Amino acid sequence: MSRQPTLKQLRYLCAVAEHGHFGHAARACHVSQSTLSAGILELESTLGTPLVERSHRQVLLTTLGADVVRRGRDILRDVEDLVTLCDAASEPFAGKMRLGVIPTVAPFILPRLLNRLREQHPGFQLFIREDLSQHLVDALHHGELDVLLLALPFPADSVETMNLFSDEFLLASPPGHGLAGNGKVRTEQLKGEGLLLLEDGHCLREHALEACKLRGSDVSVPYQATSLNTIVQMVANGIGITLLPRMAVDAQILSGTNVCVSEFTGRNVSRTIGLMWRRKTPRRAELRLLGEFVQGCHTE
Amino acid sequence: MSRQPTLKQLRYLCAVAEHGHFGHAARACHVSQSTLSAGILELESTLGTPLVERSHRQVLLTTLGADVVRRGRDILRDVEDLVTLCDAASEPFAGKMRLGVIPTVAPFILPRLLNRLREQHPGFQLFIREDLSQHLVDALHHGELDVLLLALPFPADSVETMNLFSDEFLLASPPGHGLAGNGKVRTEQLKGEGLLLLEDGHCLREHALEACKLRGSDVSVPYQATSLNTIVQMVANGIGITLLPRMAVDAQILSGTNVCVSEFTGRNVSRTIGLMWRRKTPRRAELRLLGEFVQGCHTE
DNA sequence: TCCAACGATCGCTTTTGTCGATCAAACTTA
DNA sequence: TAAGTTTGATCGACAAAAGCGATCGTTGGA
Repeated sequence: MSRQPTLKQLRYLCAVAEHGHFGHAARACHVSQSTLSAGILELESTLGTPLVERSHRQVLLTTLGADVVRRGRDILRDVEDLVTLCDAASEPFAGKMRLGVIPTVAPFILPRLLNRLREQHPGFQLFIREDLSQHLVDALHHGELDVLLLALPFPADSVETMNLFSDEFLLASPPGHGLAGNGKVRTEQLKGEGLLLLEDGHCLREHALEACKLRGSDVSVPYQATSLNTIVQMVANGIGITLLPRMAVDAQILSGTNVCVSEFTGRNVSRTIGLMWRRKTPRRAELRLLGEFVQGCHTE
Repeated sequence: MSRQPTLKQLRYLCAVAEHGHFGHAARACHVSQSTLSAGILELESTLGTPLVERSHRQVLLTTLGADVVRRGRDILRDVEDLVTLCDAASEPFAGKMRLGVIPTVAPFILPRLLNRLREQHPGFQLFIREDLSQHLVDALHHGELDVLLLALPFPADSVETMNLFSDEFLLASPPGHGLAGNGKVRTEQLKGEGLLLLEDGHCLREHALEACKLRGSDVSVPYQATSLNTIVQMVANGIGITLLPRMAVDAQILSGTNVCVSEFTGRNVSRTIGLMWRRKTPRRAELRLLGEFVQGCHTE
């Protein structure tokens, strides 16, 4: 296999095309005339064809040379673009980022988050994937995602996490229910009450159980409940009670229903929302900034 | 100004992206692992941003790194294309060529020439410009054209010419004219006959006069005759007589008219058709082949 | 006929590229 | 827990190249 032309040689050739004069082209490239001359010669040797027609009054391009210059200019511009891209991307919130979010968080924080990002960092492109925690962690490890927004803790190797805020669990019950509307509730009262939770795989299920010191046998799993909205509809229809994260209630998940909510008393009954990224990511600084940004979206 | 990335570095990066492993990528690039590693490192330094996330089980690309790979692949492909272009163009009749032709030759030889070229050298792109000899010579010197097909001799510096064939002048006269239809004619008989020729600037005018040993004062210049077809119409209408190159007559320029043609006797009354190119053109061999090709078109 | 302009070439120095060997970190295995 | 593997980074030495100033050869012009 023969040698490939180099970008430097293409730059030399384009300079010659522009100036029509080896000496001037050399000055424009900040090299000596001999260097540029040798570069052009080597390029011609590499391509196996003359590109420049040397005469003493003027330097003309071969037909083919003109074609090479045309393509060469495009190539050099593409390389410039590539450098520019990297320059722009090296500052935070300026490039692309792929974020994975769990379904029990996404609908309640993404609208505000994306709006604010668009306002404050217009150059930032955030791609979203919504999936179960385990799928997100797998994707993170495969390099398909850069960062996850999920409920912690969640077991994963070779990652770092950043706790953002605590998200309290509230009890949601139909109006006539014994636990409804009586001020604060203790978690012990939930036993035997037919608690409705999301199907297996949703971390909210495990986190809610753990926060309330319950076991799976205390829960009646509803048929194919894949979203909190479905569960709310079931509660509104008197099928049972459930635990809702405060961010869902704050995001008006109960609007249009008559479902009652009660806070828990005593212990801290909540899950923790945080970010997770690969331990070796080169964007840790930027990711921490993103974490602070999400915090700002939640508290304000 | 900072350093620019090199094609080699982009190749290394793309190989790493493909293999997900420095060692395998190095083998694919036929370099040692240390060389490839250093290349990637330098590219990252040049671009001022990490592109590859190194862990011991797998090598992942940064989001930005994936973008760079995507653009890098395009750039490398463009360079490959450029090389391919030159490879294809280095063999004769395979690239582009710009040919200038004078108006008194173009209509009579180009149809056949272009047809045969298209048949026998499908990859050959011949661009045509039709203009007066002097304009063509200027364009040749400016590098706008690669070769001219014209009547020789024509004064020009720093050029080489190649005679292709001789093109006889024939006398064209209206049916009732005294010189018409009487076999061969002598050039001396033309004096005072009101010879119609193209306007000034057409070399056919000078060549015809010279071939017949006439002077400009022997000719009545018709009003705005810019093509031989116009002249033929004037002859057909009895306005005068003219000299036509045989190639025009052979190309049926007289079809549909009642104009008579006579050959000249005695001396050689003709012009010479040939090619002209810049003395320093790098395509001389190909141009000579083109000349032979044109000869073939004319004689067969 | 000499001169000026221009690109090619030469000899030399500096820089860069490359390699093998080795290091350091992180998993794996015993 | 400790040795062993794997992997990318680093080091030292050498070779290749890139680059420069000086000079040459050619070509037009004065």
